[in-house]
Amino acid sequence: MKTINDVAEMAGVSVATVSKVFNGRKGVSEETRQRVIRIAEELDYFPNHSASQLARGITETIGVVFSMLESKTIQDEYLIRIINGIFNNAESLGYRILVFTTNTVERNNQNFVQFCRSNNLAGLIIHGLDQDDPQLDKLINSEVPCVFIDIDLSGKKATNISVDNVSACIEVVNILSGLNHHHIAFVSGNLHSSVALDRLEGYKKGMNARGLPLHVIESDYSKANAYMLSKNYLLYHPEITAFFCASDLMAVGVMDACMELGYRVPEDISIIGFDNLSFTQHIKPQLSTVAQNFYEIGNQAVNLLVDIVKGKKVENHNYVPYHIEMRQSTLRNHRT
Amino acid sequence: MKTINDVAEMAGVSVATVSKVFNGRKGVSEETRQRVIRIAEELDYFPNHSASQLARGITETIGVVFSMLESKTIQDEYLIRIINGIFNNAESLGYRILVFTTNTVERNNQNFVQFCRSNNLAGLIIHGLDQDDPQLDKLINSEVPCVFIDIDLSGKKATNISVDNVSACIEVVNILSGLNHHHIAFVSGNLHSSVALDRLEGYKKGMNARGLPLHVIESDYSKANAYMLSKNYLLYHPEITAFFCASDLMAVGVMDACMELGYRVPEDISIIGFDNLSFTQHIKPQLSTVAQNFYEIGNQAVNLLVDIVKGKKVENHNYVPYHIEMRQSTLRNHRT
DNA sequence: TTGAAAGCGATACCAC
DNA sequence: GTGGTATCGCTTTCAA
Repeated sequence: MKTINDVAEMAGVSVATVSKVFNGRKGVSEETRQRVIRIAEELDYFPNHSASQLARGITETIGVVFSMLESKTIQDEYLIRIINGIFNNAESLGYRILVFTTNTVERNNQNFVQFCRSNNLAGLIIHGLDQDDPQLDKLINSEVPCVFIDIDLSGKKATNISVDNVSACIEVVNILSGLNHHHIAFVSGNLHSSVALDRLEGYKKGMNARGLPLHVIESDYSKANAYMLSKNYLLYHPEITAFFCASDLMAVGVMDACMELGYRVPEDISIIGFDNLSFTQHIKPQLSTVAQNFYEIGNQAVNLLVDIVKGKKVENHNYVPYHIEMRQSTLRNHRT
Repeated sequence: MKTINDVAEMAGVSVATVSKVFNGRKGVSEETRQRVIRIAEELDYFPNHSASQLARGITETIGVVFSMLESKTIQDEYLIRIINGIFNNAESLGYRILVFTTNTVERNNQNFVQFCRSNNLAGLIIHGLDQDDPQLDKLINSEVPCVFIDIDLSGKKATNISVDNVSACIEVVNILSGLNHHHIAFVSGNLHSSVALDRLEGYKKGMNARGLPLHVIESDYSKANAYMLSKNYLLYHPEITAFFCASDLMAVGVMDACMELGYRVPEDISIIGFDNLSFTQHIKPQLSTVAQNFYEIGNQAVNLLVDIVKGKKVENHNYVPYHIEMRQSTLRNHRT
């Protein structure tokens, strides 16, 4: 394992010069530059990351905290798509990615702030924690740059990013309403997260704006509960002609429920989900859904974080575009 | 930002002592231990990771290389499940996870070996690279500990882990054959990876062992191609009563093809997939499939890597259990 | 049990 | 342009 000293010695220059070369600093003649580079190559030398990090005090490592990773049964593809977005952008900006869960932090009896410092992180991207997690309080009041994904929190060095859930849901209601649906039921996720709340709010706003009656079914993102609750609701509310579900998974449950009660989808009942997970294209009928651009969320999260790190001012809320993917599970309503 | 010096000073001891306390070394009186800990807490001190890494030369960071992350369109949930497994185990063993793609390495004009060194990595877990990637050659002959997932490579400090694809496929054939299927077609993935090759081999072995005729359809893991190729094959080979697909996604394509040709699944034709992605439970009929335990693969990969790091001898091939999930897409054959 | 001091490898200021 | 050197924060050896 060669060090900067070896290179300096071999090249007949000082370590200072070698350092300059490797950091693209000027003040080195082209001739010595070339020589240093050649020698370094010969010696198979590469700078030691820890050392340089220590020396300059700053760092180009981003910590990514995904609370979901604690569970042993993640199945959600969207996480990998967010990571994918984070990763690609971070890489092109020259940042490295260190992955954590809240466990990592807690097991060291640290809080996020301490953790960040002791790991020399430039900042944090956080996903999946509850809005009211006490951990987050200290964080948003600290000097640690951080970006929340799908968590409605911000602070002087903290901001958040997500799809504009409210708008998306209003738009869905409008579309459904435009398809002559008046009794549109909304199947919500569990209402602990801002995301679930926002979607419900969007639905309500949309319905109210059109003077349509509210049908809210409070579920919990699970297929099983969406199935049961919607089935039950439908039994007592045969006037429902459309279900708008806060997740694709629940939409499948609802679809099962409808079919089991003898309704045809989409002829009798329309269904629309949220997320556009890839399986929505594999089921029959193919599910209409709100397409979140998870990749873009991850991608932008990095941009925001880097902006914060560099002292730029960023918005308190940041939205990534969505689009509504109309597929086979929605149709114009003909019931009266 | 407090340092070890601040703590030492405040506690009236030397930095050496503080260091010992924080590293659980003995040779410190219980009294001073307590005092140091108390002071550290008061000062909100936590050791600087870079510094300690530099000082001791070694590291407890594992590099995870997922070539897939380069693409912008990952949708596969299995990746996150592998990461999940890696992550949870790494965390409980006190390792950190740094994520990379081959891009990261190349953009620095480095090879894996250099990269590992300059980042002070304990070792590498690698997934998704082609068997014959020239990068890997240097790696398996180096001193860098590494574990390959689904790549059939090993070396003095390198090993691999996967499901036993050959056995799994033989077993599937046996099951299908036991259900009175004799004309079983196999839809392969593209045959560049050892995984695809192994699955094909298992199919062939299984069929040969029972004296059954081979029906191989060489596809590429995509739904579209599986659909087209199987449809075409079925047109000319109406004797086929079962399709065994090397991935769940292809199985969906095949299912579409069958239905479009007027066959019922599973009454006329049985279909079985591979991977047990979660959507297989949402389609109708629910897809029978070989369930890979992705979480366990990631989990074991870490165990293996740590064993290698610690100098323990490990097997050249390591297998994680699979099981065959029989659902609605398979049935006993009654055609003659 | 404690601590002085020599690193670990790289950076950056400042003098030449 | 070049290089000497203090410094970053921590570990570890060895003497006291």
